[in-house]
Amino acid sequence: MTQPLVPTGRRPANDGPKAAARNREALIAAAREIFASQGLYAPLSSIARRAGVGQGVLYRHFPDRDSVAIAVLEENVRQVEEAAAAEGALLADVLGVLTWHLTDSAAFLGLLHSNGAAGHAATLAHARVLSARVEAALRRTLPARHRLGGGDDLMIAVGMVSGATSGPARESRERRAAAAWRLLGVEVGPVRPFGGRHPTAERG
Amino acid sequence: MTQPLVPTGRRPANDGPKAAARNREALIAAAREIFASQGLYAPLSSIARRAGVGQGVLYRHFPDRDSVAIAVLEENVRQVEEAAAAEGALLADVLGVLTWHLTDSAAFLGLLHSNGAAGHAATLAHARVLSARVEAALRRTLPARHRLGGGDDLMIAVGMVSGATSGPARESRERRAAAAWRLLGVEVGPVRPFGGRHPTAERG
Amino acid sequence: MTQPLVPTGRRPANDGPKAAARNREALIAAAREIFASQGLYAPLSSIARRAGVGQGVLYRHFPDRDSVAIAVLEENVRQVEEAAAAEGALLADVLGVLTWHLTDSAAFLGLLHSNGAAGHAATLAHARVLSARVEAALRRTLPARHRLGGGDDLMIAVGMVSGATSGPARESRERRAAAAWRLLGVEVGPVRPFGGRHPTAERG
Amino acid sequence: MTQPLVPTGRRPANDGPKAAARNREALIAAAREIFASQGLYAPLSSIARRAGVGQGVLYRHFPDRDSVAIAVLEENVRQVEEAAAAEGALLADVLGVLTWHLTDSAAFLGLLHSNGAAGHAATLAHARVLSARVEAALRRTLPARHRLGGGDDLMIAVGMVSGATSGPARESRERRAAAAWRLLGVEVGPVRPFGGRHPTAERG
DNA sequence: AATGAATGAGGATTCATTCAT
DNA sequence: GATGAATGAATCCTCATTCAT
Repeated sequence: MTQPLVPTGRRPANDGPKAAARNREALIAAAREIFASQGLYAPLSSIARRAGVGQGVLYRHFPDRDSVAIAVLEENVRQVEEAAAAEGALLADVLGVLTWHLTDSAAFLGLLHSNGAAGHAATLAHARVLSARVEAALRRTLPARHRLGGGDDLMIAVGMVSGATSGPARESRERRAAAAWRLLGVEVGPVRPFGGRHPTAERG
Repeated sequence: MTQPLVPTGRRPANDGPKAAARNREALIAAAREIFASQGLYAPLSSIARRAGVGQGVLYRHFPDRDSVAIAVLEENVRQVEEAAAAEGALLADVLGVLTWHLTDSAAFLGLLHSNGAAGHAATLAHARVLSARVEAALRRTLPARHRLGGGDDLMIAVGMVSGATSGPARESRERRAAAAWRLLGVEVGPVRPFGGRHPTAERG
Repeated sequence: MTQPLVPTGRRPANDGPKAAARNREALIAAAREIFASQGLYAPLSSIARRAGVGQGVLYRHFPDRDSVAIAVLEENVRQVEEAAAAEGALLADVLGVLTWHLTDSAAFLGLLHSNGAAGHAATLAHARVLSARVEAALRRTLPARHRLGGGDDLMIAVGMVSGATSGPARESRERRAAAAWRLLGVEVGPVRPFGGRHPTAERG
Repeated sequence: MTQPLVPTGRRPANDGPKAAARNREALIAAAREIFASQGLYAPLSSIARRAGVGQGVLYRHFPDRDSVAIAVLEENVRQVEEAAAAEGALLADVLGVLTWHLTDSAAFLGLLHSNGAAGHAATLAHARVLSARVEAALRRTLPARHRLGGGDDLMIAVGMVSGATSGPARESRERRAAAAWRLLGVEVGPVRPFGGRHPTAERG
């Protein structure tokens, strides 16, 4: 009933439906940056603002905060899968890509559901799926009888490296990740996103 | 805690200064439980409510959210120090106590300042001090030429175990912590709080 | 409802001007159902969705919420008029048709402008016209010296029956309407929409 | 409208807990006026503003919109009960008080749950209780073999009078209510709130 | 010293309305 | 003519913080 009292007349450009895909990408990119710099609980409005879209667009694409976070993770997971699917991929290479994202989004794999209660069941389920996809991707290139091959060791190790990159410390995240894999006795290739972009490419 | 919104005329007894220390303890205990069950960003009012005190009391003892979190951690660190100071303490014993707290408060060492911007400088500094105290305690019992003895390896390992206990997973936190130490090739004693209380004592 | 947010390239067929009339009908029918089930303040978008048309179409046909509501009422009133114009129509028959709509849209005659301020003047005027048309239709068949014949009694009685069908109660709307007319000492014919459709025909 | 007489420093005066009861009354009074003038869906913020309190106070006293509406009705019902409990009360007197409130809050008894779906179950239940209380109060003074004594006739009649007072019409609400009772063949005493205040006393 | 009500800024969320395609 | 994405003001609601009692 109560609509804009002032039909201002001037509206920003409406690029039409074509903008949908572009906006979605922009929102995910903005979310990645905002989450990295301000944490997972930054105002959603700041994400919309950074993406250059209205509040409503964010809600149209992502019904809640979890959806946004999941969308960011989804992209990371996709890159890991692509790395694993690449011709002649070795475990070390895939771990390099994974590690890149862990240092970028360490906040996530662990934080997303750091508590039991708060997480929606649906989000938790989605997170498990993503986790399983990462595990499947890694196992594609995991040599037989690898020391992380048994039980949950593989994903526990991933969690460990993630943990090593969090929190306040003297060393950089990258160094700590490297040290962590070394302590686990696992060799890691170059730490970078998949696609050959320069390692510092998408840092906020 | 449904008090009458409309005053009834009675007031709770004022137990005098004695109550202050008791309230502080109650607040920390409440905070530990609330943080564990609802996450670090639970309403401060819920902590006061769980502690059975008014809002004002919380502010009297702790000026902000970080102070509350630090106070909880402080207790954990103290127990680790006590374990390390005990007659004939072995690294494994101290790690057991530390691990107990990691599984209880995994949310902390990592989460507290998972992001750079949000953390007050003072809190960050305080966290570093706590971290250094843990490191010092561990080194007291660290055998010469231990594989974690060099550089930052010791605290990176602690972060790794912390990371292993976070997030959604099939295994229990305790099992994951055990697996993590095993992957690091480090022996750990019984996982329990210092003081001999039963391991399941203070679980919420 | 789950259309692709990201355009697929296909567009629904444009059925040409023929579609306009069909869409209008669909919108009114959808509005009737939505208003009945969700109340008069349901999101307009839900009406468009239920009608299976885009948001824009709704605005093409109805500039605002009131227009939609008026259009629904308009149909009801038309049926009452038709009933009154029918060969050999008796008051009881016309009241039956009217009552049918009151039980279906009790929300309306009363609610539409239950408050003074909110209603646009134009809507209020339109409502008065509709009300007058109902009164005129009823008077066509009103016997001389009928007990409701004087002053505003006739329309007050209509309002009363409408009121009897609103709100939470043990009895069904139909029964309450019947009881209301009985208390008013007025005989009512079969309660059904005009046109001989079965009384339960268009219930949602 | 307690204005901050002393804008000392940064915040408006905090009158302390003593204000609780006063605020609750002010909120109910404000809600009565706002609901009457703007309808049941007026912004809750406008109620808080009119009551001269912050947003939070409204939410402290009433968790949602329904609670506010119920609180207003509650007061009306209480007056009807008091009227019925008065020494030597006659049905006509009680109906007079009831009718006063119907003309004031016609929006309610009917509107509150004009739709099925939207209403919370709890609100619906509460409304039924209020309705039952009104019925019980009326029956206290209902003469044996009164024409409204059977079945649901009594409350249906109340609903009818409520309906007569709603909507756009030439006559005033009071006149319409009087006409409605007359059509029902029921005698009504002076239409006024209970307590002997002048009939125009609390009109907004 | 404690209580818990009040404040009110901020952030979440909805939805009427516009408009490129 | 139709579609449905985008806009953004308005409203809802929470909760950190203050302060009279």
